Amino acid sequence: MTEYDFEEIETRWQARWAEAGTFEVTENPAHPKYYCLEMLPYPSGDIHVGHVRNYCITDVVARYKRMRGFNVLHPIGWDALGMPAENAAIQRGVHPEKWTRSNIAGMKRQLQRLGFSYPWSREIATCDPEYYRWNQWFFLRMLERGIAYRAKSPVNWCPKCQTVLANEQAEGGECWRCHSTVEQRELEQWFLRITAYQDELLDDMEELGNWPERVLVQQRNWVGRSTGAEVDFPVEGADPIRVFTTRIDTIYGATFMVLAPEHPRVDALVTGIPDEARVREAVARLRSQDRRARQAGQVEKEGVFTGRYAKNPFGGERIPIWVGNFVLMGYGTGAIMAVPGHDQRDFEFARRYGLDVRVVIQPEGAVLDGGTLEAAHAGPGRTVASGEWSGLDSAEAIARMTVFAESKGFGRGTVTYRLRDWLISRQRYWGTPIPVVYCPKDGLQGVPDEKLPVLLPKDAPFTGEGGNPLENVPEFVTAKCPRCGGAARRETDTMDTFVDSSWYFYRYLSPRKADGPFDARSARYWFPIDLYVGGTEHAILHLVYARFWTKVMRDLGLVTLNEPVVRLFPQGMVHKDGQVMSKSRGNTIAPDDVIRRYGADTLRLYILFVAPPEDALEWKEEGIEGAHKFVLRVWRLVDRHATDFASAIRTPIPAELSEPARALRRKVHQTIQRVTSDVEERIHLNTAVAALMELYNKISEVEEAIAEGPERAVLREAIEALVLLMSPFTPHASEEMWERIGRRRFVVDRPWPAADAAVAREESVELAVQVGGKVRARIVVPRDADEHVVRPQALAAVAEHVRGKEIVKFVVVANRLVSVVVR
RNA sequence: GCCGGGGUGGCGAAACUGGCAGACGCCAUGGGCUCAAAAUCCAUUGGGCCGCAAGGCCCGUGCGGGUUCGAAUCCCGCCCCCGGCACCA
Repeated sequence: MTEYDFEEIETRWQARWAEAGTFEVTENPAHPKYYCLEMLPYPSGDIHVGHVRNYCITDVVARYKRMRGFNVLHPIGWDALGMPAENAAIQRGVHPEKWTRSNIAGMKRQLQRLGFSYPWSREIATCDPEYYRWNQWFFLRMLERGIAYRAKSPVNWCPKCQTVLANEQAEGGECWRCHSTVEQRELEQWFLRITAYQDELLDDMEELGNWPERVLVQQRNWVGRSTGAEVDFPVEGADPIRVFTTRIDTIYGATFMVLAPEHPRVDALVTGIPDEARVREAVARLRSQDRRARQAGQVEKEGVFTGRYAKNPFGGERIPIWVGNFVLMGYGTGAIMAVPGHDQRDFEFARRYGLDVRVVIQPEGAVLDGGTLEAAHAGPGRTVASGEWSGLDSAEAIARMTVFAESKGFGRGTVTYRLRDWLISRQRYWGTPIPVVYCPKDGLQGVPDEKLPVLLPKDAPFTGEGGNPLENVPEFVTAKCPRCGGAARRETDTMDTFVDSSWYFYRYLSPRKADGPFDARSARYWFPIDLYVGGTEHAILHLVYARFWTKVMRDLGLVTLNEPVVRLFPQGMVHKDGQVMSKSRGNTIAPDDVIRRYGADTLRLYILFVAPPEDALEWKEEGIEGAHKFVLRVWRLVDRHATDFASAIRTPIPAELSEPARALRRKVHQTIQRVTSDVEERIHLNTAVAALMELYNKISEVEEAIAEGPERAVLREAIEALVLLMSPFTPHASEEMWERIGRRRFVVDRPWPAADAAVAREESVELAVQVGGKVRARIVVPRDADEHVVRPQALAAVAEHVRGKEIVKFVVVANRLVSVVVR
């Protein structure tokens, strides 16, 4: 027997594919295209089995589509800017670029060893100046259009590290690196106006029919569109205060008003009231409460009466104005009308401070009373005690009262969103420099296109203290004003790395293009992306940013698409010891060891077989032997027939076949159907692998019976089909086996086997016969036999169970079962 | 609290639109080959019971109800797990 030397076989075929440029593609209008994309990895140091899983899924689909005649683009690159590289510089004195490049080299070797079908000539790294110059170019276009802007905003600031931190880097209110308590600071920062697209981000979801609903739901919540009304409440002795409410129908139940402690009117309102000092102190205390805890509702509701009163614009009633910690300045208008009878938060606040609770909405079939209410009734009902608006259904009341407020000029229907503009400033070295300079004379100036890229200086002091290293590189900071030519200061903020990943999939189309971010004609050919596979954890951030970016590109006239991705497939995460596998958790498993012991084909097969691709997967190696044994078994099967198949001429399949030969052909064509639909429709690669195993089992069952004589052609058909069907999963072994049975040319260039539906169809079927819902017998009948044929046979088979009983009903489910109902 | 997804053998999992629950694989047990072991091949493998045997019976998809000739699948009410969002007015 020829030994299965996977190491030798795999590296040899990898070299042959590379030599032949097998996976290099160009636009070819003669073939339908398929853009198969995976989320590019951050070069943290090692490919781990979480990456492997992601890339195995796309590789199987890419190879399958290729065999189906598609021109397949399946590229890879590196999300190469970001904090870990800079931290390595701080902690170990390695330059971020050096660290990153060496990680990329190592991870690239790992990916190549797995045999993924990448066109390596299209590889990109976002830390390459020829990549990030286009980040800068996009930024300038956005600056011109007012999409990019500078504004003050409260941000997480670490006093020890002297830098702004992203939210996820300040978890629990502590700096992730030095564990100092993070402060809230008002700082001037760069933003992208994603809120200009908030409605489109929601409405264009109609084009995303092939995205999982749960991702769309998450995005919908993230945008958080909420329809309601703004209402101005007149204030005694001051200008009116505007509130936002989704429930204007409850306005007669408003017994007080609450302002956020940060509300700009608070200061003026409390000026001059009798116990001003005490109230100011209370407000200051509320303001200093931990913002995060306040937002999360983990702080008990607290407030203070301002001593001032407002007037309900509907009922005219006088209501006290409070300041409360549960009202947030970042949402709506930062002020609410409090309706304790119909809002749980207002209710809790009212009970604590003994404020009036009034019922103005009565639910169906109940009579609520404000004095005895134990919780707010937040649901719908009929308006009561609401003056001329009483007796209306909630929805109708909302509509009519909004119109009334508008007609009187004290309110209007409005929509609020939870989505905030995207803060892209980072006080970090290893990111894309924001291409602007500040001139004392001309102010903020964008760097002219022809001066791009604004390069990161090679050397900077990586001390981890004293803020952004770029600020301490005088040659970088010193700039010339593009307008007046005078001395100017260069912006030292760099961009959030989510910018890089928002459009990288366009760069793959023309990765070396020097006069633009990508080639528009290539984009017309390849876009939209047909399949995008990546971790569920990116359901919002990355995927919202990417959608936003494409819309901006469309408005810049660069593309004609609304949405870049037709089908999204979020693959389940790989866990280890109950936790998501990731470098930052330090629980990664690299594929190298498994490859050394079993080879890449076994690893690929195993990782796809062990669970459905969308499910979370706990990494264990217990079943890996099974996958390896399967490859070995097929290897030996091929080995037994290789010489013969390679030398003998191909004989046609005889017209008359024995039952075992017919059964095998049936199985072959059923397997083709099954694997095709599992890969194509549901991407259920685990059941596709199971089907391949079943086919092998069937072949080995009848192998001896048909190994000699003319029926050998059936065996040959079966083995060839098996090798071809396996090839997206175990490409190297398949190439090798294909060659050994005397077939020329790459398996990857072969057409996918075609299923013959007539052959696949069963000739006769076994039906279960139920009596009273229990299976009592089995009968064999011709396929699609109707009741005429089935009934006598079925009744004979269950004679002792129906004897002496009346047959009430006789159900035949074709090719499945028979159900006899007796009395 | 709200929104998603899910609970099926010792384990990973199958079961397309209500139609034979447990495909496929792991583990385990028994057997063949071997001086022996590894590898490999064959058989058994949800639980319980009856039978010398061929074979047969009962129970079983988180829990409790329901619809149906028939429910892992549909409906109602619970319990638990995972993911996301969260004083969002």
